[in-house]
Parts: sequence; structure tokens; C-alpha cells
Amino acid sequence: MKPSKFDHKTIEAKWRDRWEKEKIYQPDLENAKKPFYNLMMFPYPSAEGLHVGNVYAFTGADVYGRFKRMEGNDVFEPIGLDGFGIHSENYALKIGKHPMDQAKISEKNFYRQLHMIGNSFDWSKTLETYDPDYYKWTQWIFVKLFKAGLAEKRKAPVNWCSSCKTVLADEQVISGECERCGSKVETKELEQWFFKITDYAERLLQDLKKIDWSEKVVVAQRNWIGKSEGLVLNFDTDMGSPVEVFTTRPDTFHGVTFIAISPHHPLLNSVKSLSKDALEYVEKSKVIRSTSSGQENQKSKMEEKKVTGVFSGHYAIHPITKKKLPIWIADYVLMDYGTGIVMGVPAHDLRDFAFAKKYRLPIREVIQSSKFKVQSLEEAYEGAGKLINSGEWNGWEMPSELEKVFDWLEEKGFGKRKTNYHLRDWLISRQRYWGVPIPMVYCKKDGWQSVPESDLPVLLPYFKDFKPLGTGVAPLAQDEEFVKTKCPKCGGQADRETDVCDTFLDSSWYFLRYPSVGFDTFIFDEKITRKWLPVTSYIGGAEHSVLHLLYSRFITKVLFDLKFLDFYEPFPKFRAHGLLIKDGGKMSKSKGNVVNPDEYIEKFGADTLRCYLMFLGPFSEGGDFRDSGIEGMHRFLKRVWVLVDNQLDLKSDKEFDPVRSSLAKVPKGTRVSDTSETSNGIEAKELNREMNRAVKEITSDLENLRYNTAIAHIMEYVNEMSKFIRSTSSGQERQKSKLHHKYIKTLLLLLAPFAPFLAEELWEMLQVSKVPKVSKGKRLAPPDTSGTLGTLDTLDTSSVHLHPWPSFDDNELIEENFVIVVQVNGKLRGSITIDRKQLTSDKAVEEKAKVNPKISKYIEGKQIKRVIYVKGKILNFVI
RNA sequence: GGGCAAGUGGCGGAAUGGUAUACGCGGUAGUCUCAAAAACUACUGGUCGCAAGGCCGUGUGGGUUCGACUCCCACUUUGCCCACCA
Repeated sequence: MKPSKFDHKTIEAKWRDRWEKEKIYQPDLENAKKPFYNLMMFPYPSAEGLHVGNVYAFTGADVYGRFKRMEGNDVFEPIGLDGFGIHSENYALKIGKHPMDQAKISEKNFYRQLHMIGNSFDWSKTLETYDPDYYKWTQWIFVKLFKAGLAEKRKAPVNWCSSCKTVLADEQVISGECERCGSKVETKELEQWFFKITDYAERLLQDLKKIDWSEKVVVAQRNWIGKSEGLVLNFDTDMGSPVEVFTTRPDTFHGVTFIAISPHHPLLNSVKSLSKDALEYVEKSKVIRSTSSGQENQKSKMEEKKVTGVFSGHYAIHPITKKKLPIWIADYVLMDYGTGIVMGVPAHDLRDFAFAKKYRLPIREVIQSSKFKVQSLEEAYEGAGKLINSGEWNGWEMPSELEKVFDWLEEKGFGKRKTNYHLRDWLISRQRYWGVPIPMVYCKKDGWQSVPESDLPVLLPYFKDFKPLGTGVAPLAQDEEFVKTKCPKCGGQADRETDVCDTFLDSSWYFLRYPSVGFDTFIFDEKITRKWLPVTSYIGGAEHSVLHLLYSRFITKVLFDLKFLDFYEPFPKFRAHGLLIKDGGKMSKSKGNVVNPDEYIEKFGADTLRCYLMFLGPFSEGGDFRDSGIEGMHRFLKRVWVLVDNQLDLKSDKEFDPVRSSLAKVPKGTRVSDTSETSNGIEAKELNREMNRAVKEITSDLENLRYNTAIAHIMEYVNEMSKFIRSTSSGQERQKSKLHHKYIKTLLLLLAPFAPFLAEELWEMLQVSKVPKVSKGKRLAPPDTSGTLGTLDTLDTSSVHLHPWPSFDDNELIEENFVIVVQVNGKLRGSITIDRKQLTSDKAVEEKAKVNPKISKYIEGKQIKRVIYVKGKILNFVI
């Protein structure tokens, strides 16, 4: 037989086709015995196509899914497109197409690419968020929230991006800039739809303890929710009403030297006697957020920051000392956190310090510090210490006795305990076109009414003037046909809401829909949902820590409370993967270093790309994409091909399982003198050990997503096999020895999650070579739920991907000889080899080490104080 | 300013208290070839030495331990996330 060529293109095309025909990745959703919902974050098909970063993420998730399938689970791995939203709309605008037309083009391209990467997707259950069959239920969720009192339209200062011409959720503003375009975000007073996610703040925080997520994501989410416990303190003023401040540091109460109010505070509207300067200042602040000034901000220290303020002309009274405290209006005070008013303690707060320094306000120290920086106006002291200048609190140790201060103030009636959260309500409306229409109707008589559920979906019309207006009104407002409707309550003339939903609402529930795709009488099929949800394993990027992952948890909890779901966490297990970078930097369109997977799949094949990406580094850390390495991976797969292919050519009479032949009792008199076979047998025992070791290591690596080391172990196993073949082959005619087929089968099984095409092709070739002219037509058995698809010793004709994962035997890992490292005073000095069969005692090991010439020269004539022996590992003489 | 992660060969990385640098890339030499490519084989942390072998070596300084890349303390650098959160 002529050696065949590793032709990745033909092989991959063949199996893509076959797998789909045989439906091997479509579990029977109704009858599956061991449902395993393997989910990855679906992509937004905005631009030129699939990003290699997507391939990285999807491959990592798929490797895990394939492994779990081989472990006997009914793995469901769906894929879809998060196609609504500003991403997609901006791209359509850029290339001059209508978003609805462009969506179809992108969809085709994305699905083509997603077919190429070798994932075991169930292609019968795809979904797109812009499909009316899908967004009907997005609207349904909106209606349910509205009816539950969790959605409301209210006027509030909101984040406005003048470039994207829409409002943004708090989570989409990064350091005062638009997450999408980087423009400076302004504050505008607008009437907007909000979801009251803050009602769920405590549960969202507490339930983090009940889920198994990557630690950094839990931390990020906890910080974002930002719980802080403090006191609300009252100060009497000469403004007609007292003011309330929120503080987590009541211990610095005696250090208060001024009060600062946010310029956005409504209280200022009712105060009559504000100075002209103050009034002007308040007006000016209404227009723009005069705060963060971009990158400049990051470098400058607090002191140099451009905080501004103005004296209001009014005073507050310190409740204990009765001193007059000037009330300032200052832009460093945020309206939407705490009470919008703070007590100024310049000695012990960086921001108060900067403000006091700028406007020459008094600084009063109340915590003793060893440094003199406060007095010398260098910086505030925020550290620990004893209280001073604090009346009866003098000498209290902070922060250990902070609770005493809380109690004291509460008992005396100066304040009340209060818990604050950083989390704000979810601003859901967008003044754009390409999104889910908010299913609400405004009637002059009846106010806001939700669209009756039977009238859903409210279809997004194919509207030509879809460009954002920038006036705070969505483009759909121009479409009279869309706007004019009847009030669901009174039947009178009414107007539809023309804003659309934030894209993150689309993605906050898609995992609930996948198993029920095609089910059109309800948001999901209850029976199927009970069986398949919550999601068994979720893998995705950490960049969604406070966006998608938080919103999904919120929506799930709401649906749980409304009794639609019987679980309240959507993703009990989530793992974040790292970021794939290119030549040391982030991949981005502006840098022009975005890698398109197509060319690599074309040149090397999906198997090579998959293995290469997974080998780069730990999956949770990400990796650096460099062209040089991918060649090496291709070389490795070719070596696997050649190794297996050569084996197929060999005559079976050369075949032997040396382990068996060495273990089996050889009848006396028959070829006992054949030393070569005996020595082969010994070596094969080592190969057998290597195989067991590889299975053991790779199994645990896969479970922990350590794909880089799993691949390294496969390589080591292949190296061992090559070495063995070389050492047992007869040289002259280059006749290779044939291995027992379990070695090859195990290799293919281990390789299958990483290189699914190659493994499948070689698997088939192996079967065909064993079973001449039989069972050609019926190769791929339908998924066998009995779980006994064959063992390593029997023939089986089904897909390698449906074959049980190989097991290992710890007994096979024991070596006959083991090496003990000998140290003197912890320094490596030599090693001794012990035969396990000799049942050496600890003392004997020690004696053997002592007489070893390499070691004896270090201990000769010295007194040995101590001997440390770690069984089978190390021996240390302390002299 | 806060939080998190990480500093190991020429490079990506492995080793989580016990032989540091597995596996791969790159490099050097060789086999094959008219030649090249591919493939295969050997070597590849630094340094001294003809060699045997020695010494040094996981960001820096200290500590714990018979023994530290690994644990503790301090410092430092880099990356990521957040940031006027009172």
C-alpha cells in the first residue's frame, strides 16, 4: 500500500458533511439520559467576519464539550448570533447598507465560518436575536417586567453619547467615555426606560457565593455591585431644611470642616438665596458632566485634579461641636451615589483634601498619624490610628473600634445605618433603529400601557431613514405608520414607544431559548427547560463580567420570582478564558492586526488552528498569536498522520502486544531464546505506562481547561510511540514493528477533542484496515445512549467522537525501578536507582546512597546530623 | 487612587514544597540530495574546564524550612479591570 497524504482540506470537508448527515452532534433533547448543556457566548456578527479571538473561545469551549460527550454525556452545544445592536448598525451605516439587509449577509458569512472551525454545534437549534420569532419573547420579558413593576420610564440624568446619538447604560461608560466609540459621555436629563436591577442588588451579591465561577469574574461583579455600609448623618442648616450625608467613615466626624453638595442636587432648586455665582455654577453643571477629562485623568494625582466648586452662602451646624460649617457646591460630589451630599473631612479623605486645599478651607486632624504630611498640606491620611481631637472618642483605635462609633452615633440619634450600592438601575432604552422595539404604548388618558401579549411581536419595520437623529428621539418616531396605534386599555388614539431595547437584553436570556428553538407557543418548552437548564458549563470572555453576566443573572431571577423558572442562577459553572493578543498587543481594527481565521484554515486546516490556539498557553490566560508556532503544530499533526498511516500498512503477523507477550506465561521450550522479543516486551511495558500516564494527565488537564499541557502530553506520548517503533524495527529494510492497536486507538481518542477531523479520519482508516470489505455503508452508528460503544480491544464502527473516553489504571503507572535523588544539605549531589521488587527498607536505601562514590565524597568523615527520606523521591543528608 | 493577575532560557510556556526550564518555536551540526526544500537524528540556561566535574541561575531584598519558582513579609516592574463610590 502506498502511504497516503495528510490532505486536511479533503478530510475536513468530508467529515463536516458526514457529521451533519449523521446528526452525531444533535442530542435527543427529550430523551437524553445525561443532559450536558455546553454553552459559549454567542458572537455579534458586526463586521468583516469571525475573529480569530472567537475561534479561540469557541474551540476552548468545544474541546470541553467533546471531552464531556466522550465521557458519556448527551452534550448539547448550540450556536447563534447576537445580531441586533449598535455594532451591527454602525457597520451597516459604514458600508451603506440597510441593517436588515446586512444582517442576512453577515449571518451567511458567520455561519459559513462557524461551520469551518470544527465545533460540535447542533445546527438544528440556531437562533438570531433579530429574528421576530426570537424577539417576540424579548418583548414578552419586557412586558413581564413592566407588569411586575420592574420597568419604568422616568426622567433622570443619563449618559449620552453624542457620537452614537443614544443614551448608554452605566456599564457601557468606561472612565467617562463611550464603550463603543470612545467619545466623551455627557450627562443629559432625559426620560428613559429603566429596569430596577437595584431591587436585586443584595440577592445578586449574596448568590455569588452559591455559584462556581472564575474568581476574577466574581470579584469584578462584587465590586460592581459595590455594597458599602455606612451611616446617614443629619446636619442642621440655615437653608430652611437639614441635609443628610452618607459616610462609611463616621469616625472622622469631628474632622468635618465643610459640607459639599452635588450641583445636580434637587435641593438647590428650592433654595432661594443662592449667590449669583452659585446659581451660575449650578446652571453650567447641568449641561455637561464637567468631570473626567479622559486619559489626562489617569496620570494626574488627586491634588492636581480639576475639581471645582462654589460657596453657596449657607452654613450647616456640626451636631456635636456646634461649629458653623460652610456649605459648598462641588462637582466632585456625585448626585447618584449616597445622598448627593458629603461631609468634608480634608484631613482624612483625598478628595476632600484636594478641595479644601484649593479653596483654603480649614483642615482638622482627628486620626493620629506618624507622618506630618497633613499639617504640611502634602496629603490626606487615610490610614489607621488613634482618634484625637474627637471629644469622648479620643483614644479609640481605628478601624478596630469603628463599630463603637457607629453605635454611639446611632444611639444619640445623630444618624442611621444605611447600606448603599454602586449598582444603578439598568437603562434599557436606546435612541437607535436596529434593536427590539420596546413593546409599550403611550395613551394620553391611560398613560403607559404594555402591548397585549397576544399582539407580540411588535415588528421592527423595514424603515429607510434608520440613521440616528441625535435629538434624543429614535428614528422610528418618523415612521407614522409605526407610531400611530390604539390604546390597549381604552381603544383611543395612542403612540408607540419608538426607542429600542439595549442589545444586552437580547443576550440576557438566549440560553433559555436554545433548547426550545422551534417551540412557538411559549418563550420556552417547560419540559425541555426543566431537563436542560440551568446551563451545565458556560465559557466566555471576562470582559462581560459586569454586563452580560450580571444582566442574565438578573433576568433569570426575575423569571424565577414570576414562577416561570425553577432555578435562580443561569450559569452555576462559568469559566473565563483569556484574551488572545497579536505580537504582544491587543488585536484591533485600528491597529490593523486582526487575524482572519479563514486563511489559516485554508492553509493548515481547522485541526491545526485549533491545536495551535489551545497550545499557546493556559486557556484562562489567553495567548499571543504568532505565525511561527502554527507551522510547528501542523508538523506535529502530520507526524501523527504518518505514524498511524505506517501502522496500517503493516502485515498483522508482525503485530504483537508486547505487554501481553511479556506478561503471559511463555510455554517452556517455545522460543524462549528469542531475546529480542523479551527486550521488546520490556520496552513495551514502558510504552504501556506512558499511555496510562498520558490518559491520566490529559483527563485531568481537560477537566481543568489546561489544554496547553494536555497537548504537550499527547506530544510526549507520540514521541514515546515513535521511539518505541524505531527501537523495535529492523533496520535494513526499514520494516517497522506493528503496535497493538490499543496504542493507536488511545492516541486518536485523546486527540479527538482537539483535532476532531484528523482523529475521525484516522479512526475510520484504522477500522477499515481491520475489517476488510465489511460494514462500509453503515459506519456511523446513531448515538447509542447505552453508553457501551465499545472498548479498546473490540472493533467498533461508530465515530471516534461517540466512543467512550479511555480510562487508565494506576497500577500500570508503577515503575520497576525508581530513582531517588540524593541531596547533602539540600544540595543535589547524585542519585541512586532502586529496584522496586527488592523491597528495600529505608535503612538500606540510606546505606546504598552512602556508598555511592558521588555522594560519599561529600559526607565522608562528616557527622550526619539528620537524614530526611521522602519515600521513592528524595534522600537528604544534613551534616 | 482601588481591585485582580503575573514576573522562569533567544521566544510561547512547564513544574504549587522535593532532579527548574516538560512540550513546542527558534538556533547549531549531521543524514538524505547534484542542490535546495521537506523529513529524520543529535545538541541547545550561563560560566569555568581538554575532560571528569565545579560554580551560578526562576524580578529585587529579607524570612520560614533538611530543602523554596512554589509558602510568608517588604519592594519593584508589567498587564488587565474599575475609578471623584464619600
